Amino acid sequence: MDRGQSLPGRVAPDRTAPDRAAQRRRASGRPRIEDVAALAGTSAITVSRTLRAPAKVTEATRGRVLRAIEQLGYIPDIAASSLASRRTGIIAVLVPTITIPVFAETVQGITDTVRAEGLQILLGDYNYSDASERELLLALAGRRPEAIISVGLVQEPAARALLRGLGVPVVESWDLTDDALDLVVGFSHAGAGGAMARHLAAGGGRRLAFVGGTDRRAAARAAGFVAAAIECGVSAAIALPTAASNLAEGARALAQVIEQAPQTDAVFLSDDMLAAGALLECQRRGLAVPDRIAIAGLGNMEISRALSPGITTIDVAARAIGRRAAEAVLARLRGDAPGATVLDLGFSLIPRGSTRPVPAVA
Amino acid sequence: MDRGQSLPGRVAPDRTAPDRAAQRRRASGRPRIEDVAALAGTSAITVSRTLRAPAKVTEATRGRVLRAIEQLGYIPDIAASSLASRRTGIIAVLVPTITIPVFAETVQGITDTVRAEGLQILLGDYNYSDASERELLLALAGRRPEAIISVGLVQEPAARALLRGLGVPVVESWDLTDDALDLVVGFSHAGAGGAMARHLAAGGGRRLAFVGGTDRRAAARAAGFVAAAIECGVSAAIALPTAASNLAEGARALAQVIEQAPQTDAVFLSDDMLAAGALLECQRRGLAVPDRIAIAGLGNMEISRALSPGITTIDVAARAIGRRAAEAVLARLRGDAPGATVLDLGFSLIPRGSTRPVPAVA
DNA sequence: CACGTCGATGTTAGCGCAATCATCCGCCGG
DNA sequence: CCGGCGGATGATTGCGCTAACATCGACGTG
Repeated sequence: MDRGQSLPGRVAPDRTAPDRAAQRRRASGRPRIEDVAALAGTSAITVSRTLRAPAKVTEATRGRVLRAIEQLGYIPDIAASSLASRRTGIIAVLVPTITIPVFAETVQGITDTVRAEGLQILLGDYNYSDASERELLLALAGRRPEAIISVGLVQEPAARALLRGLGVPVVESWDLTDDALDLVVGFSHAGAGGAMARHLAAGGGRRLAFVGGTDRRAAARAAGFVAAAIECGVSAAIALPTAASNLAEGARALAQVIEQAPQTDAVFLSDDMLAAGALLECQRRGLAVPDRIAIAGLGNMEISRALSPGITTIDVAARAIGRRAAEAVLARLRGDAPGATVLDLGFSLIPRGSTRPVPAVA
Repeated sequence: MDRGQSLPGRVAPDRTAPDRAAQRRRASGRPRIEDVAALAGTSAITVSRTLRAPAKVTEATRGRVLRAIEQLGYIPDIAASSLASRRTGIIAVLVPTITIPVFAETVQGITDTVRAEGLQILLGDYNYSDASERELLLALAGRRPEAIISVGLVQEPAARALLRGLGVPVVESWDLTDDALDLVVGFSHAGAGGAMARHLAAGGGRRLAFVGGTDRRAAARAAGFVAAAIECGVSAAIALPTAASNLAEGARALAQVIEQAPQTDAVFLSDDMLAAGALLECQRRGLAVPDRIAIAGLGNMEISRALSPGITTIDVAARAIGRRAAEAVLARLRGDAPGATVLDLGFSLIPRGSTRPVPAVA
C-alpha cells in the first residue's frame, strides 16, 4: 500500500539540478497520471484517454490502466485537467439567496438538467445586494464557467458589462425584460400581481392591500396589482415593504395593515411564507379568513397547502424555470442556433380557501 | 476597448512552428497575466505579486499594474493559480441535503467563518445515499480541497478510507462518535431523545410515541427516547419511520399514530417540520394540544415558534456546529496543535405550549 | 509485395499562473 | 571609492494534465 515517490518506472532522465528542484516542489504526495501510466506500462496520454474517451483505448489496455488507478487510488486533478483542456465543466448560477425555497427549486431544476451532461454547477449567493453581486461575479469568472445562469435580471451596468465580456452564454431568469443580456426565461411579475388583484376583486374584495419585499420582482408585482385593482374599480391598494420572508414578518405585516387600514378585506402577500404568517396572525386575532379578510400568496409552497384554510397562491413553475434555463444553456454550448431569446413560462393562480370563491360567470 | 491578440509587447521570440501552434490553442480570447504585464511594462510575476502580496510591490508599480488590470478587464484564472501554488482555497462540505433548514444553517455557519480567511466552500449534496456519497467524494477530491467538513458521521468504509487518504483535515459533525476519522463537532442524539422523553413523562405523558426518519441520527434519537421512557416507567414508545421532512408527512404520521395507538398522549417527532404538520393535523381533527396529546419536535425552526400553541422543541445550535467545525479546520490549516478531537456542543430543550408544563420540583 | 489506410499509442508542447532563485539598484559605513 | 546589504523586480521552471501531431504496426488492396 505504498503510494510513495519511488514507483517503478517514474521517468527521471538525469538527476541534475532542475530535477532536484522538482522533487522539492512536488510534495503533494498524491499519485499523478504519470504514476498510473508507469504502473500500467503505458504513457500518460493513454491514462487520460482511458478516463475521458474509453472507446479510443483497447479493452486490454483499459483494464490495465483501470487496475493501476484502483491500486494507487488515483484521482485526477480537475484544475489541471481544465487548464489543459480549456473546459471547466462549470455552470455558474447566481441566486439572490438559496434559503428561499422557490429559488432552491430553480437551482434544483438546473442541477438535474445539467448533471446529465456531466457539468457541475457553481453556486453564488449574493444576498440581494448589487455591490457584492459584482464581487461575486469576479470570483465566479475566475473559475472560467462555460455559461452563467442568473436568478433574476442583472441590473447593475458594471455587472452586465462584465458578463457580456466573458463571452459565454448568459441566461437571466425569473423575470422578463426587453433589454436582455442574452437569453431570458421567466414570467411577468406585473401580470401575476394583476391576476391576483382581479381574483380578489372578483371574489368581492373592495379594499385590497399588497405586502411584499423591496426587490424588483416584488415591486413589479405591486405595480401590476395596483394597476389591475384600479381597473377593477376597487380601492387602490397600499404596499408595505417587508424585510424578510418568514412567518414572523408576515404576521407583523398583517398587524400593520389592520392597524393602518382597518377596512382592508383582502391582502396579497408577495410570497407564501409571508402569507402563511399573516394567516396564522389572523387566526390568533380571531379575524375570519376569508370572510372578514382574504389572504393570498405567491410561490405555491407546501405550507400554503397544509394550513387550514389553504392559502390561495400563484404557482410559478420554479423548477421548470431552472430546467428551461439549463436547456437553453446546453443548446448554446452544443452550438445550436438560439431559439427564442425570451421565454415566457407564465404562471397559474391556484384558488384555495383563504380567498372568497369567484362566482361562476353567468 | 480592443482586447485582441495583438497587444504591444506580447513576447514572440520567433515565429516558428511551435509558436503557431500556441496561437491556435490560446483561443480563449481572455487577457492573461502576461498581457497585463506587457501593458504595465513589468513582468508577469510582478502582476501576480500585486494581486497576492501587494506589500512586496512599490506603490508606483502597483498603480500601473492595477490600471492595466482595469483596462484589460483581467480576471485571474483560479485553476491555473491553484495548480501553480498548490493552494486551492477550497473547503469541501458534504451535506445530506441542503433543503433541510438546519443543515443550511450549519453550512451558513461554515461559510461565514471560512470566508474571512479567503477560503471558499464547495458544497456536495449526497441525498442521504451512501452510494452516491462515494461518487461525490471522488468529484470533490478531484478539486483538491484543503479540508473536508461532513454534516454527519462518515460511515461507509470506502468513503472513510478515501477521506483518510486525502491527507487533509476532516471534520465530522452533527453527531458524536468514539471512532472519529479526525475531528468531531456535534451533540448526542440519544441524549436529545432521552431528554425529550423525560420532559414528556414529567408533564404527565404516559403513552409516548416517537416519529422520525430512517437516518442514523433519527435512529439514535429514537433509541435514547425509548430507553429514557422505560426508565421513567411510562409506556414503551413506538417508532414510525417517515420518508420526508415536510408538513404533509407529519400529518400522515400523526394520523397513523392515532390509528394504531389511539391512547398515545405525547408524540416526539424528530424534526420541527414533521411536528408542525402533526400539530396542524391535530387541530384539523379537533384533538386538543397538549391536553389530549402533546407534540414535540427538534430543530427550533421558525414554524415551531409561529404556530399556536408554540411547539416544544430541542435547539441544536446548528449554526454553531458549522462555526466550530470551520474554526477547527482553520486551526489545523494554520498548523495549530489540534485541541479536543471530539467537541460536544450539547443541545437545549425549549418548552412551549404544545407540551404540558413540567411541575416545579417541590 | 508495395502501398495506402486506419486504429492504437506515444511524443511534444503548452494551458495560465506562482515558487524559487538570480539580479539589479540604491544606499550606507568604513 | 568599495563592498555589502536589503528591497524591488525578473528569468526560469514546473504544477498535472490534454490537444495536436507523430508513429507504428496490422491489414486489405491492386
